[in-house]
Amino acid sequence: MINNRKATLDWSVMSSTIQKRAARKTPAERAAEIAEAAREIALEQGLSAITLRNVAARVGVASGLVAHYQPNVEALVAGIFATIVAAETEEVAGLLETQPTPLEQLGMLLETLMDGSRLDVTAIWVEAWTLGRRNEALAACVREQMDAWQAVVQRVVEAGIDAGEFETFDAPSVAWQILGMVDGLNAQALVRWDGVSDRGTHLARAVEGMVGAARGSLLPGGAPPISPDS
Amino acid sequence: MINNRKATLDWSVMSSTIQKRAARKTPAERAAEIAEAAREIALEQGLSAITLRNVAARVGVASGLVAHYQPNVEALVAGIFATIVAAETEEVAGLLETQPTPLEQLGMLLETLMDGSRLDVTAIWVEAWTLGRRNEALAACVREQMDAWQAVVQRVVEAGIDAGEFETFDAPSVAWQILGMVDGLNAQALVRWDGVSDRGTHLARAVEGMVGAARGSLLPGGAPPISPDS
DNA sequence: ATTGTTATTGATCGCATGATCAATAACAGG
DNA sequence: CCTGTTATTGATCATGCGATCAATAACAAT
Repeated sequence: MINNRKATLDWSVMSSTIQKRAARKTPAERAAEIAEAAREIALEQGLSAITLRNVAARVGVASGLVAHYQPNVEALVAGIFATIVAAETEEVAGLLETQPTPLEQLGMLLETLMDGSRLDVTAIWVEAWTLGRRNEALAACVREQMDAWQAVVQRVVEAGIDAGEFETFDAPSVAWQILGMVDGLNAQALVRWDGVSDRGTHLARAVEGMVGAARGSLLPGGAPPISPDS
Repeated sequence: MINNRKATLDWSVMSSTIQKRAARKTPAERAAEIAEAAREIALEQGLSAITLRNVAARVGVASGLVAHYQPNVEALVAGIFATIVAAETEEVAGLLETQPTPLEQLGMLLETLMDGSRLDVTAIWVEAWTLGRRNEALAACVREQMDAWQAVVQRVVEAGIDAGEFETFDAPSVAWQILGMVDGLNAQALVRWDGVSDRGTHLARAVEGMVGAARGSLLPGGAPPISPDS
């Protein structure tokens, strides 16, 4: 317990790559840095890798500082989840506006969500479903973001009904159903992306059946699933 | 470091509800006890609640003993996952043999899987998908059990094709697809079980579209989704 | 130059985890 | 009644976590 003084280093001689102390920044700036670091960690290693020490290390800062900018880690995790997922929702919703008809919008929705380019976000969703059991703030964010997604899909379905392209009542339920299917298939792809050919095509057939659209009207590029002419 | 002898209690006087030492048992017996305790913990609190001390406490045993019966905790978790999920697969597969035709088998499959009575197992699945990222043994079990499930579904689909009830090629992909849809919808119900009415019915319509069965041929009890005569 | 504010540090606490292992005691076979 | 086997204990180690807070130092205002 005696003589635990630290060895003193002459920092003025050290190379410029090592900083003794992080530069002092605006709270807004620092908060943004921390959020960005946490976002990257979540996408690369999962939400549970968001740790005071982990985030601090990536920012290049003491762990206490990260804690200083958040009430607690649970809130940080919940916030980062919302950031990541909301960005995806808005991005895809924007993409849909590109398409003229609801039919083509729904087709693009399925195509975009199933192209495998967003598996990192899928992993976040799956982890959030589990973590939400013990992180109430996160659970609330999950429900909120699910609702946002459902609203986007429901809008497309309703537009299709109005346009006479779809034949179904209960657009809300159909929207939930489509989302659930997409999530499940993507979660599956997380573990096992082989074994299923034409993921998008099969899903399109399923959605057509549910939505009351004609066979092959979604994803016209895909081959009809009946004849074995692969 | 001196005089750390424990206070000695006269256990012969203590009430019978407190045992000084767990009864000595056969390795097979003890291993079974440990497995059962771990299974219960997993179903009640999740796979990540499977802990040396947690399991030991439930069995009424020292934590070291649990460790003694397993190479490491990762293996225990993987094994318990396989136990739980395999039991469900076999149970449902047995149920299907009750039904005479593939159409009715598929209907019962959807009905059984979507009745909400297996949400605890669904939670295990979802957690395993995430935990598999850092537990290679668990990841292997997950893939194995997914294959087992897919084989069950594929068998039904192929039987339906042979019987002329279904019109689709590529039974393996369709089986994967059905599984993914069911998993996704159940995972959704884990967080949010409201908002969707007729989960089973909508799913049935979707599967009909994918499998090429006539509208309403699956789940004949359900109302057709077109006319708003709810 | 002096002062006040506050961003930042780094050490520390309490807790939980998996793993390890010498010591103990229950039981079986002689 | 002994003796060897081994199921079982309980303490210990190293690690990582969130949280807390006095001390420090950088900056702005005076």
